[in-house]
Formats: sequence, structure tokens, C-alpha cells
Amino acid sequence: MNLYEKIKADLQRGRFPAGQALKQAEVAEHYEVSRIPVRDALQRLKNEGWLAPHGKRGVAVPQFDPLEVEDLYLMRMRLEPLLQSLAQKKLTSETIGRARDILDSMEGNPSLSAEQIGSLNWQFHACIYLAAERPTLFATVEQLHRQCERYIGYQSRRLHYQSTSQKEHYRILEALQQKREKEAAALLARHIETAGKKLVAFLRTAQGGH
Amino acid sequence: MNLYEKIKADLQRGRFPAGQALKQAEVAEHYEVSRIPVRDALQRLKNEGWLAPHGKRGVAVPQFDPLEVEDLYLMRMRLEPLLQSLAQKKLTSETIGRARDILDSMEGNPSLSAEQIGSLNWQFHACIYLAAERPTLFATVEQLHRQCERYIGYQSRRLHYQSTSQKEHYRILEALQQKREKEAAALLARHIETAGKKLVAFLRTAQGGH
DNA sequence: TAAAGTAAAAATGTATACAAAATTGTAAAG
DNA sequence: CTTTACAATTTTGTATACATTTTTACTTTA
Repeated sequence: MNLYEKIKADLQRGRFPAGQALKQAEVAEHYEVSRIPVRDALQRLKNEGWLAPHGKRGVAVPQFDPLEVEDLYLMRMRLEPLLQSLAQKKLTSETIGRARDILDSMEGNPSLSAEQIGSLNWQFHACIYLAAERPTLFATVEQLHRQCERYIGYQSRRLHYQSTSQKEHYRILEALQQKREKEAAALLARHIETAGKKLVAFLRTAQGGH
Repeated sequence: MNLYEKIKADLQRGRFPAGQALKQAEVAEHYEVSRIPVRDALQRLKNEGWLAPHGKRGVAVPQFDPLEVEDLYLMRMRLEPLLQSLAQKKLTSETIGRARDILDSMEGNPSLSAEQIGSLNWQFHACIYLAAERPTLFATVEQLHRQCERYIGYQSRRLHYQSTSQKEHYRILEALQQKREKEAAALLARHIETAGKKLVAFLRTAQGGH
């Protein structure tokens, strides 16, 4: 586990209070490395939305921002159904099988951690998206998903939204398998919309979430 | 002009041959700095699509890839009309005036360089998009535009696609001003689609463009 | 008292030197 | 002749030391 992953994990678990400015020297001391690798990690984390620019220099732990979530899910609603449609034409039964395995493995284990659920969730969609063989489009979708992770990780420790989401997954998979292209896209769009609205509502009721 | 900008400018002008691997030491020597700032710059350029990962380590100058362009423009077609629609509700006459000024300044000067035209082009759209006050959505759109820049910069040295594009700009601006929301979005979508198709066609006829 | 300028402190940016990792080339074995 | 293992070289990663920039705090002045 490299420095980037360590810091990201700690951010995901809310180890650093929102709004706090992260100084290179502090972070370096905390993780017992020099400032050079810290610089690299912070730059990358900033680009991926895990950290926010802080004034003219430095970075800070971003606040939870419902408007950001709204934007992220709006974009995902536009891009992911597109990518899924492009994938559908190239879907093999083997890919569908792997996707189903992922869903089944979630269904079976009721004792999965929030992180593990989130990871499997993405693996399911990514497995389908990758079949499209559109690396650029995939990369942007993946990046949007990464930005959402911060909020999902925060929410999923308190909220359980798994069961309905799972049913939607199975319905999407079936529509894909039966080549009902438009339905699959529409289901996915609703799937994302629902998740986004739940998340925004949760953040707003929680007064910004901190 | 910092190192990041210098390297980017040289990439934009095709100073480094496509496919070439860039080694930190070489780049550092070429620009007469140490490897530390080179590392920072290369990482950022890689994240923005100006450089591609090269095996397990290092970066390389990416090839021109028509499929990448197709993806970029597909995404822009989905996201930019959305952002423009969100902006429309908040458009002031002052913003519209500034947008018109940008278009007029392009119209007047027939002796603008390719880079200048590209810059003004983006300034026009960005001026409208910013009115939406949706920083997250704007950031992604801006990033997509940055990735397109590499191709536009390459093309615009050979192709002149200005005049038709300019007419489309004026039509979009008028639709926005007259609150014809759907028309403005549709015009923008077509505007992007047209530009994308031209660019892809150009790259394909030019055998990948190198 | 408020404002502005300046000096001190703190934080980031960069160079040099060293450590770790990956690649390449070579030799030995199948 | 191909393949595998190992050593040499190359390349990237990191620590320490120094330079530059930004911020902070204090002093001076209106």
C-alpha cells in the first residue's frame, strides 16, 4: 500500500476533519516519509477530488457539498448509459457470467463492509463498461465514480441502501442479456438518478454532513 | 511561464515525436531544471491526456487516436448542452454582452493564430458555462476540452474551419438571449458533433495524423 | 484607531545525492 | 534454438539541504 492509497483510505474514513488544511510537512511527519512523495500524492488526490485547492497554495480536506454530488450524478446519468449501450453490442456470455457472479457474491454475504460493497458495486458496472472497449470514455466515467466514492464512503457507514440497489442491478443485467438496449440504458439512468437523489437528500438533512 | 506550460506548449506544437518515451533525466536536461519539477509536470500532463502511461513506468507522447476523439466529443455532446441549459436560467445581459464581444473580436481579426482562435473559442463557451455556477460540472467539461486541445492544435495548423463555426456561435448566442432553451441546447450539440466529425475524418484520412 | 509597510516566520518549490525498482543483456541449461 | 535465471545498467523513487515565495505579525504613520 503506497502513500497515495494510505492517505486516500484515511480521507475515506474521515480521519482528517473537513475543512482542515493539509501541510506537506505535517503529512510527511504523520506518515513518516519525506515531503517529496507527499507532494506527488497530494497533487494526485487533488486532481481526483479527494482534496481541494486551498488559497494560493496547499490543499485542504473538502467540505461535503450537495451541489457537487448533484453535478457528479448528473454527469454519470448522461455518460454511463451511453457507455453501457456501446458495450452491449460487444457483450459476450462470458462477460455477463462474470457480472452475474459479482452480483451473486454480494447477495450471499450479508457481512460485507461498506468499502467492500462499494467496490463490488463498481466492479459489476465496470465489468460491463470495459466490454465496450472505449478507454477514454471509460476513464472519465471511472474518474467520476472515484469522486463519488468520497461521499459514498461517508454515507454507507450510516445508511443501508443495498437491497433495492441489488434488484436494479439484476434487472439491468437481464435487459442487457436480452438485448433490450433502450430499456437497459433507461434502467441504468434511473439507477444512478435514484442513488444520487438519496445521497443529496442525506447530505442536506445532515446539514452538510459533518 | 512555468515548466508545465513550457512542456505543454512544446507538445502542442508537435515538438516531440508521437510515440516517443520521455525520460525524466532527458526532459530535465532539456529544460535545464532538476528532475523534481519534471516529475510534477509530467504527472499533471499525464492526467490531462497530454502524455500517456508507458508500460509500468514513465510516460510517452501519445499517438493520435481517432477513437479517443470520438469519445471526447461524444462526452462533450452530452455534458455541454446540459451545462449551457443550467447556465441559461442565470444569464445576465452583461454576460451575453461579454460573450458577444469575444465573438466580435474573432470576426474582426483575420490574422489570428491557431492558438489564439482556439483560446477565444473556448473563452466564448466558458463565459456562458461559468454563469451556471456549477463548478464541478464545469471542471469536467473544461478537462474534456483540454484533452481535445491536443488534437485541435494539431489540426488547426492545416485546416480552416472557422467561418461556419462562427455562424453557429452567433446562432447559439441568439437562442440563449431569446430564452429558446431547447433550441440553444440542440444547436450546441450539433455544433460539437460537427466539429468532432470533422476532426475524426481528418485524422482518419491523414492515417492517424503523423 | 485604522491602514500600510516591512521584517520575521512558515510553507512550498527545487537541487543534489542516494536508494529502490525495472529493464536489458548475457550466459547457462533444457 | 529457445527459454530461463542472473547480473549489470538504466530509470524512477525518496531523503536531505537549500532557495523562493507567501503569509503573518509587528511597527510606524496618518
